[in-house]
This record gives sequence, structure tokens and C-alpha cells, in this order.
Amino acid sequence: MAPTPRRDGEATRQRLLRAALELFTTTGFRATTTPQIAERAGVAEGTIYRHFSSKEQLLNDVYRAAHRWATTLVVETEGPYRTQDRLQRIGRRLLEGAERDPAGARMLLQSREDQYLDDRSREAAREFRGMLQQVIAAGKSDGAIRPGPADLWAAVWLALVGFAAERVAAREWTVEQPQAAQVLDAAWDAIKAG
Amino acid sequence: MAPTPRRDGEATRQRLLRAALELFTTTGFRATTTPQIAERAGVAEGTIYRHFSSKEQLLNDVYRAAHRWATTLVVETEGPYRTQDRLQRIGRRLLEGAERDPAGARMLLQSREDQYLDDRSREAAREFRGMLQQVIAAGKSDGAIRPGPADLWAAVWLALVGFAAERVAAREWTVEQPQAAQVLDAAWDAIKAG
Amino acid sequence: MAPTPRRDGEATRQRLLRAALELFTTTGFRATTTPQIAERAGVAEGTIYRHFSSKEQLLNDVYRAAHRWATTLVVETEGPYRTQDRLQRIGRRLLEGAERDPAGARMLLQSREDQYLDDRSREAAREFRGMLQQVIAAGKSDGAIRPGPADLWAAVWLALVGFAAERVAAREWTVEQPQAAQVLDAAWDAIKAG
Amino acid sequence: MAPTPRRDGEATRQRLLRAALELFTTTGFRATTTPQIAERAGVAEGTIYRHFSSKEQLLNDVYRAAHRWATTLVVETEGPYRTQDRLQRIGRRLLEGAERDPAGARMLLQSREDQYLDDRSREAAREFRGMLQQVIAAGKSDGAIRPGPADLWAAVWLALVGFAAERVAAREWTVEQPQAAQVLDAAWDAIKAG
DNA sequence: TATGAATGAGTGTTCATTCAT
DNA sequence: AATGAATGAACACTCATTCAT
Repeated sequence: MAPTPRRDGEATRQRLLRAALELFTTTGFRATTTPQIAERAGVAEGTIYRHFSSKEQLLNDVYRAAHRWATTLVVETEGPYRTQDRLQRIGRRLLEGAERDPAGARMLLQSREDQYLDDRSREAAREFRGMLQQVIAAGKSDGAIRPGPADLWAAVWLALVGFAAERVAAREWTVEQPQAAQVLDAAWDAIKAG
Repeated sequence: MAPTPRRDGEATRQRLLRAALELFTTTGFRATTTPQIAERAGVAEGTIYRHFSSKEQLLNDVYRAAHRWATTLVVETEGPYRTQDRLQRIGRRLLEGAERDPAGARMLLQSREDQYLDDRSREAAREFRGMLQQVIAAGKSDGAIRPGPADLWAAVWLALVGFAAERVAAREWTVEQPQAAQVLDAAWDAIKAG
Repeated sequence: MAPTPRRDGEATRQRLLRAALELFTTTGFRATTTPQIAERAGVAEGTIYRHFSSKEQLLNDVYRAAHRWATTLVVETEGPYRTQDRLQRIGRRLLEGAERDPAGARMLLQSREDQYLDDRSREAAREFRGMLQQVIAAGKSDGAIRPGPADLWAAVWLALVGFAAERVAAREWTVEQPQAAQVLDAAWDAIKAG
Repeated sequence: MAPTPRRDGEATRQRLLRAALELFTTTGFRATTTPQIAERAGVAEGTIYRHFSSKEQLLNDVYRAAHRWATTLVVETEGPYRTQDRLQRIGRRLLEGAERDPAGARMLLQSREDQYLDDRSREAAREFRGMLQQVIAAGKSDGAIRPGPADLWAAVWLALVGFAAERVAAREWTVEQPQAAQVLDAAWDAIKAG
């Protein structure tokens, strides 16, 4: 009957992002209701709107956070590596991410809910894929990659890593099981030259 | 409180199936409303329920039709072919299907909406994937396929064909453009031995 | 796909009246659907409207039939009997009716669905109750009935007979069990002169 | 997409219970629509579902409230009275209740809508009737009541009180008019010994 | 900052009624 | 006389969003 408890505002925001992320990636954006999000976050329904202007805004924030993490991850693998090795490291870290945070990996790699994304989110997705394309493009100029556009092979490689990540996120595989490495190898074989 | 036109009942059913297929694969199951389906089919909303017991039932009927088509397609490629050739033919025909009927191909190859499928639909999906696994398993016994379980490589191959089919369905590619063939080749390279 | 079978039209009408009677008295008027009525009568939905202009019309026809039967029954007990004996005979025959045709007795004696009755139905109900009042009024002039208006004691007597009839219609009692006779006696004691 | 006024939540709940009670007892459960309930309560349709999980739940809550009141009423008449006097007091208070709250009395005494009641509601009805049976059973052991089971005479007595209560609820009678007392007397005569 | 009661447009579904056959 | 596909208004119920507290 009065304002109420009191929590660190930032913590509340994080709890909402996490609750939304988990629900959106398992139940889907449309099928997830704001009461569900609030309940999982342990706050009242109205509190969502203190931190996000709408359910779509919440989706977009969650989506961009996943892509920022992935973009950072690609940046961190920069160095004097051959393309194959670098992709291997990126793939490995994506799967480790899927193990540690299944929901985050799914938000990144499955592309349901595209229709609800705003321009900034699309830009974030482009940035992540663009970084991958640069990795592949570098490989192309070394002759390590098949003929054909770099963005095509980036998308192909990512499709297979996404496939493996979903298995890991679903707890059907762990990163240490051979299937994970086998699919990463297959992803490389799909795009490598010759 | 009134009836209308008069149409062959079976034709109405087909129009509803088609309308639903197109909307579900573009807008998504939850985001598609029964008024939208009815409008696109050119019938009144209530008419949906003369032919299908629920929106979910309509999804399942549409889903199974897509899988029956695909299962038939795999059966039709039986013959004295090498695994690589047979997969090539299957892949080619799936992409041709995506060109002719984008919505049908998407219903088959993207797996959103799994949560709304009933047992018979899951069985239809299993049957289709099972046929593909048999093709791959035959290749394995010839030593043409990588080490690892046949169902894994069937899923990997299908993930890449699904990727290409989505591009074709989206009219970004045609079957005749080089990317289509390149991705089919890449899909084979991803799973072939050595 | 063509007009169809062929049944004696009168028989169809009777089957519809019976189906409606049974459903209205068990499920209620609003909760009974025209598909249910058609199914129970073994005809198509549209056939209802060849015989009755609406669901309400069907209710009213069924209602009047029940009251015509009851009015006849009262008339048939005319004769040189004492009021008590005549009421005893009427009550007995109403309970026998409830045993033979539970639905008909319920339509007569429970007064749900009054709101859907038309003027002719209300007149039929008035006629039946009017006959009973005459029986009671005759008793009053003999000094056999309590002080107070005849229509009051007719209603009181009928309330108790309706109570017993419902038990019989529900197959909780038979007419031969002592409760039936006890309640008829109680109904007389409720209205007889002190 | 907007909220409004602001009212004490409990008050809203009471308004909904009252609106539903009045509509259910006059129009019937099935024929009463949620828009009607909301309008009469002066709230939006969706507000119903903040307080009750379904229209049936609302019926059951209303039903149990009526039976709790009646059970309390019977308890309050306990004391060193003869059975006849105690029933007289109970009947009188039920009729006063019908005058003060016609809808409540109807919910208690007419038994339409039984089919929508849940187990707790049936239990509440059993409790009320059970208390009446105890009153009658006490009379039986004093030899004041007719031969036959106490629950039968409780039901008979209640049928006649219900008849009178309906007249009072319909404003055809007041409690002070002679008919009310006459019917209470008749109800006693219907069940008393000898 | 947080609450949660309230909103009302929108959802999937039902059903009495019509009418071409 | 009979059919049954079609209608569309109405139904019970949901849910993203608002705002007085």
C-alpha cells in the first residue's frame, strides 16, 4: 500500500534484463508476458516501466547486450594468428559462453524475433557480423578461404557455430565433448579453400 | 447472424492452410492473429473453426504437410547414387522448393514454433530427419562421411541447406546463382570424410 | 452433397422436440447449443430451422406441449371426488409422468428459463395453474382448505409436488417408494384447513 | 492501453460480487455477460480478472457468501426453543433477508446453476442444509416431526420457505403481509407430526 | 524508485442463423 | 424437406501499459 521495499536501482534493472533474456530465449518474445518477467525478476509489474519504455525496448536492450559481449569477444582474439586458429578460438569461446550463459548465447545466435528489433539493434548485429567478416576476409587474402564473398562464408560459419551453441545451451553437449570440436572443425572445412 | 457465398469446402480448407502457412512463416505463430488468417484466406473468422479445431491445429496441419512433402522428396531420390550425389540432388530440390514455395520451405527448415507442435507433428519431423540420416549412414559405411554419429552430420548438413533455403525463400538468391551451389558444396565439405 | 436422406417430416419434428426437451431440462436453455440439439436428433443443424423459426421458438413449443399434457391430466381427474382425493390423484399422476418422462416433468415443474417464454407459453402456464386453482377453490368452498387465497395454496401445493417430481425425475425415488407418498401427504397437510 | 481512477481494491471486489450476484439471480449465469457485470460494477471488463480467476469463480464466491450468511443465521437461532419456534425464527429471518437483499436470498434458495459449482461451494450448501437437518432431527427425537428421514423434511420445509422468499424477493409480498406468515405456518404443518 | 489496481483493445473461439445446393 | 458450409457478432479472457499512491 506504499511505495515499497527498496533495492539498488541498477540491480533491479539487471534482474529484469536477465529475467527477460531467459524468458525470451525459451518461451519467445510474444509468448512471454510482462507479468512473467516481473515475477521472475521479483518485482512488481509496473516496475518494468521505470527501467524500460516497453517490452520491445527490453528485448532490444537484451539483444544489444548479447551482441556487445560477442563483439568484444571477437576483438579479444585479435593477434598474430592464422585465420583458422583465430576462428577456432572464437568458436570455442562462443561455445563456452553458451555453456556459462545459455540464454545469452541463444539471444545472440538464434534469430527469432528479428521483427521486433530497432535500428540500433540491427546495427549492433551488423557490427558483430562485420567483425567476423573481417576475420574471414583476412583469410581470403591469404588464400585460406573458398572463392565467394566473405560475408557469405562468415554467415555459413556462424550458422554451424550457432547449431553447436544451441546444443550446448540445451545441455545436450558440453564444450568438452567431441561433438563440439567436431562441429567447429566441420565449420572450418565448410569455408576453407580447396 | 448470416451465411454467405458458397464455396467448395475443400477449397476453403486449402485457402486457410495456405494463408496460415504464409503468415506463420513470416510473422510467427503467436504474432499471427485469426482475423489476419481469415482475411488473407478471404473467409470470415468463424470459418477457420469449421475446418480446424484451433489455431494450433492449423499450425500442426500446415507443419505436417511441409514434412510430408520433404519426406516424399527424399524418397524420390533413391537410386544407385553415391551419397554425395544423392545429397546434392536432395539439396537442389529443397532449394527449388524454396523458390517455388518460400513459405513451405521455411515451415520445413526453420524451427521456430516447436513448442506448439503435437506428437504427430514431432513424429513427422522425426521421419524426415530419419530418412536423411539413412542417406548419411549409407555414406558412412562407404567411408565417405566423417567420423561421428550420422544424425549429427545429417543435422549439420541440414542446417546449411536451411541457411541457403532461407536466402532463396527471401528472394535474395535464386537457385541458379552461384551462392546456392557454393553453399551446397560447403555443406558436403562440412560432413565428408577426410 | 445433395439434399439428402428422407424422413417423415413429422417424425423429424418430434425428434427435435424430444432432443431439445431433454437438453433444455438437463443442461439449460442457454447452455444447450443448436449443434447439440441437431446431433441428438440425428439431423443436420440447418434442419432445425425448417421446423422452428429459432431456438427460442423450439423452447416455447416444448414448453407448451408439457403444459398441454398437464392441463389434460387435470381435466381427466374431474369427477365427484373430494378435493383431497382429487389432488392425490393429480399428484400421483404427475409423479408417474415424472417417472415415465423425466424431461417433460422437469419442463413443467421447474421454472428456469421463464425469461425466454412468449405470451402463448405464459398463457399455457396460466391455464394449467388456473385449473389447479379451481380444484383448490372448490375445496375452499367446502371448508377443506386453509384461509387465504386459492392461488396461493395452489402454488404451495405445486411447489411440493414439483419437489417430489424432481426427485423422481432424477431417479432418486420411484413413485412406489414411501417418500413419494409422504411428500404428497405433506403437500395436502400444508394447505388443508386446520 | 491505459489505467484509470483508483479505488480501494477491496471495494472493487465487493462491487463486482454485488453486481454479479444481482445479475446471476435475475438473468442467470450463462445469460449474464462479463461486460454486463463490469458495467454494473462501474469498472472495466478486465478488472474482473484482477479479482476473480473466471466468471465461474465469481459465481462460486457469490454462492458461498450467501451460504455463509445463511449458516450463521441458523447458528444464531440456537437456544432453548421448541423446534417449531426455532424454525419459525429461522424462516422469519430468511424472509427478512429476502426483503433486505433479494439477490442474496435468491442465490441461496433457488438452485439454478448447480452445474457450475465447485466442490467448496457444494460443501457450503451441504453445511447449511446439514444445520437445518439437525434442527429437524432434534424435533424428531421430541416426536414433533412426521415419520420419515430428517433430511427429507428439511428439504420440504426449505422448498416452501424458498417459495415464500422468492415472492418477497420479487417485491410481491412484504414480510409483514399475512401470506408470508401463512406460508411459514404451512411449511411447519407440512412436516410436523400427526 | 517501486507498487499493483485498473484499463480497454485485442485474443482465440463459439454459436444461432442463413441459404445455395 | 434436408443439408452443412459459411457467417459475424458476441463471448470469456489476456496483457502491455498507466498512474495515484
